[in-house]
Amino acid sequence: MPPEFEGIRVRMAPSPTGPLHVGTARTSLYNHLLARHTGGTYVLRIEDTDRARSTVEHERDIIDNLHWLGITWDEGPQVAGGDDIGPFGPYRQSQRAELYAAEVQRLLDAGSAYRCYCTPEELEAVHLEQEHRHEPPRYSGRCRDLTDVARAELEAAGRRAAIRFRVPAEVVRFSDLVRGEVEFDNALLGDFVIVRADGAPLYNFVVVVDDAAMHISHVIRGEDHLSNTPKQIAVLRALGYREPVFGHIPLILNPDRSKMSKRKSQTSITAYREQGYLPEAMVNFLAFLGWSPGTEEEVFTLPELADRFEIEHVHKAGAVFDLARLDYLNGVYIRSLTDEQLALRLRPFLPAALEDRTVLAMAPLVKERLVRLGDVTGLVGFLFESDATVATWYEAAELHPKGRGAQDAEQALNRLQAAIEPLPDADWAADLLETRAREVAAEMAWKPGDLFKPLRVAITGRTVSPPLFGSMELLGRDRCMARIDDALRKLEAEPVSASPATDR
RNA sequence: GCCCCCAUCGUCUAGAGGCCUAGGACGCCACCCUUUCAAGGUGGAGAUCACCGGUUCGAAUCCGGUUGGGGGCACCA
Repeated sequence: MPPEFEGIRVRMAPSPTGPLHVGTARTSLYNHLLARHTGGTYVLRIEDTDRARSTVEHERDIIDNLHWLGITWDEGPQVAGGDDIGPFGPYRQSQRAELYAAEVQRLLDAGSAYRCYCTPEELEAVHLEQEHRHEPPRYSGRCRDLTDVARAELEAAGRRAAIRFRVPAEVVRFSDLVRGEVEFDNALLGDFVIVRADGAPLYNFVVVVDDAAMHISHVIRGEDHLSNTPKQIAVLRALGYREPVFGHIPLILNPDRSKMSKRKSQTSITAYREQGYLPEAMVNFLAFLGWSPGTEEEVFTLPELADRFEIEHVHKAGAVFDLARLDYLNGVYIRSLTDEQLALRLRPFLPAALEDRTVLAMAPLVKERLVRLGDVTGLVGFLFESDATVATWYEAAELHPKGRGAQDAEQALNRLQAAIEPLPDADWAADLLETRAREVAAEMAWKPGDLFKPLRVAITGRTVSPPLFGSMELLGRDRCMARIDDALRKLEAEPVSASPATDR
């Protein structure tokens, strides 16, 4: 089947040596967008050749989070343990050993690869020497042209061989989708190892074999792979494969403009997910790290992105991961949710004991105040914490109305209490409560805000809260009255010396 | 050290030779709205387009160099 009849085939090749990384997610997203935009095929391949560092937990995390982001693929490993999906499986490198062995043999037979008996210690010594002489660190070529006799001796001595690729000394040029014409002089490269002495095939070899076997037409990956490309082109030529189109997208950066790392930034998608970032916001944000539609629009759903995405419009320079901007976008997406949708998304962040109807009722109160879903507990903690706990959240002085003292606070609470206490449960609603409270304010000739403050602190335990009367409606009559009593008691216990000016 | 890549407000970016006295967004500041906080509205500060030299009637846009930054140089991926 000639590749030209298959359309664009792209792949994502995560390595399960850690949880899904922000950079991997973005690369994955760009590949997905390219496939969807062009009606091509998207392949997921798990690069688990590093058996020491790969774990099933990480693979699980990667796949779960890709799903969470809404990134779908057409071919890939079967997650639930059944068969792989697609005609070019298996899609885990750990299951493709046979192919690798066959291709290594072809390279060996053609003289494009050879056995190397140098030990890691010997190699290390050479590198040190090269460093001293300010020479580029590369393989010396000691085993490059071993005679059969020499080889036999080394093997008799019990030496295990790694297999090195014989790099042709030539200039390699390719046209990069985002960077244009790029050229490297492979004469500067040393012969690199493609199969370790323990028999494990290595990255720069297996990617090439798999990309060819899976008919990958476009290799879109991070810029950190740019310098691997000439090596891979050399291997692919030796194997007689068709050359894919390469595209190296810019890196995502730490605030100091170095490559985004765990050390300096939050890099795992799971961590953002757990804080309550929406996948829609994350996808939108990630897409704009290195790309823009060329217009001033900036809020896009995944299908809209796929519709607009052009790989040619991807930037060359790296982009700093700006958390403030992610926060903003997350707020935009949260506000665009209906109350029902928001309640559903909030559910996992709230105590199970909280009733669904309460969660739904609180949605409009918190919607425009949430940056992350996880912030909800800080906003409505007063609803599910006990009256006693809430009372510990504030000092008596915080009950004082602006510019006033304890006596005023007490008076305010007493009058408010008298005004709302007679309300039956059936009338315990935000609008009525507000009407009563405003009447009290008018009677006392206070600004409403000054009067509401002690009440807010008494009810929610904080000086900053969701809308007061809606909060009271949610809390219910009995608990509100109890909390006003608690506040009054706190005022009584307060040392008289407390100054009215301390409440700012 | 060697190789490669990159360079527009603090950040993400628009910009494909004249539409640019460089536009938008985030962030920041002020004001308005307002029961707090948000959200929203209005306005503002913020970039001699890294620098130097070409090409051109004309350059943020093209070319060269410099500087700065980044990435890569494994029996990791």
